Amino acid sequence: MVKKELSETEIAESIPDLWQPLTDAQKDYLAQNFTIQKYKKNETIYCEGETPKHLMCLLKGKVKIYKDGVGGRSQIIRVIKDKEYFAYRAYFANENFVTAAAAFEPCTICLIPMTCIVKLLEENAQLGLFFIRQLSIDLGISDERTVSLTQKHIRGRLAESLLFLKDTYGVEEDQCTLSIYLSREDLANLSNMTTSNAIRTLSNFAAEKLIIIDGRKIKLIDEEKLKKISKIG
Amino acid sequence: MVKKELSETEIAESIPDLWQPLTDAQKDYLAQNFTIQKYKKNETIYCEGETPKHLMCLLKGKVKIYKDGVGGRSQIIRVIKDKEYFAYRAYFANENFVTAAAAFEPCTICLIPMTCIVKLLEENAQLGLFFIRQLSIDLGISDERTVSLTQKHIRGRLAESLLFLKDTYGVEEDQCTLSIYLSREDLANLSNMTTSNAIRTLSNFAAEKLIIIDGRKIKLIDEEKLKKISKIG
DNA sequence: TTATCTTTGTGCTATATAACACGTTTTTAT
DNA sequence: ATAAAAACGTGTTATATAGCACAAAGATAA
Repeated sequence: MVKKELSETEIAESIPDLWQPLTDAQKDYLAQNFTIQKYKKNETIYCEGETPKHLMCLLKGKVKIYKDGVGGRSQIIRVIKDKEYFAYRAYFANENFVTAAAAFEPCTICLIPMTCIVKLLEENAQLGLFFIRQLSIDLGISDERTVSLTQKHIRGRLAESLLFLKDTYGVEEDQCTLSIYLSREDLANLSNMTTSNAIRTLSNFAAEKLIIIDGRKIKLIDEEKLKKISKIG
Repeated sequence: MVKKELSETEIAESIPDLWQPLTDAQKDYLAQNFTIQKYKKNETIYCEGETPKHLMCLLKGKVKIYKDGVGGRSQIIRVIKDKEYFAYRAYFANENFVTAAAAFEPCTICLIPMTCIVKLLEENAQLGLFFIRQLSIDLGISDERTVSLTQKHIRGRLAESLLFLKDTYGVEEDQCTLSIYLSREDLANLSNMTTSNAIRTLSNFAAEKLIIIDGRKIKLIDEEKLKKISKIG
């Protein structure tokens, strides 16, 4: 565990959503319980079944939250981008983790003990509203996702994933190359399909000039068409 | 809109989770904003796309939350039993409803304006923790469900639904007849399959003596076996 | 009661997608 | 630099499940 001393200003900039509603005393308290940890590419951050202990905020990097299902098939449930909070749901629900988390790329994460968060929550209603909002948004996404993954066809699911990756992690300077370079397997696990089918469907999209593939680099060329494919099924 | 005057004691018994953390002044305030509404069997409670205005608490009856997907296929996202709260997520997320709700059977529902709930939340941190807990539990369920519905096979999904219905709505005096009588179509929509396949698989379960079917009445005979089927896939 | 509509049940066919096998390319490690 | 291991790509086959058609039973309405 790498522990790094940050000034309060640096902390404030790292976790504005959490910081902003706090009183000065609460800020001090939080600063004292704030630690930083780094993870290597592909490193596991937490596993299914573990007991949650910390709220995490991704300061830098990209993280996947996933679940290993029947027959070794893994399903990516959601992805985290920088400045996003995660790992707190299970603690609030008084459960062990039902998902696992791993780093897509090298990550810097800040950890705050959940006991500390709960203490702050008990005395700061605005902070509570932040978590309520966040959980509500995530629950809506999860519900939508359930229907997408079960009802859309392969092409629709993959198109949706590509658009989702653009929305989440953005694009490079050319405005169309996805900023995240995923393996075909991860792309498949995100879209609920086998790796072969992810590869095949990706090739089809390329043949149809909807995207350009260069290894793991994916350029979205015809976003309108992709949206249509995602929507129809 | 049927409005019914209830004493504070009656209200307190109807919505204990919400009531209990409040101060006396807050209780008064809530009581003044508390209305009751009845819905007939199969009546729609809210539709996808509508703007959420009220927190709802199901006092009596059974409710389904569902989503109409591609090609008229409906997916039941979750079900509500009495004393459960619903319809608040979208408001907190500042969205319109992404799901719809309808009554499985005649329902009595209490409505509280969300503006009123937010006001209480701003001054009562304990109430915030209640919603955080509830949303956290629901998000975990939704994530689990995504994987079940996408990865399990038909038999596994149906077995899971039957066990889930027992858990949620319970059984009659004989300890094995499900207390909820669903149409084959609703059962299919809950389990992500076509109506024909729900009928067929249900018949198979009956032939294997795992359940006994008598119209819409379903008796769970071999729960252990059903659990195994649900787990394996 | 009769007629109409909905739900249930069953068989057959079509098809989307998984599963497998195998070769090639790229990455990682020694 | 070389070997070993992942990741990628493609063709073929197998199969779970959807889709459809139609009959029977039950519910609802006139």
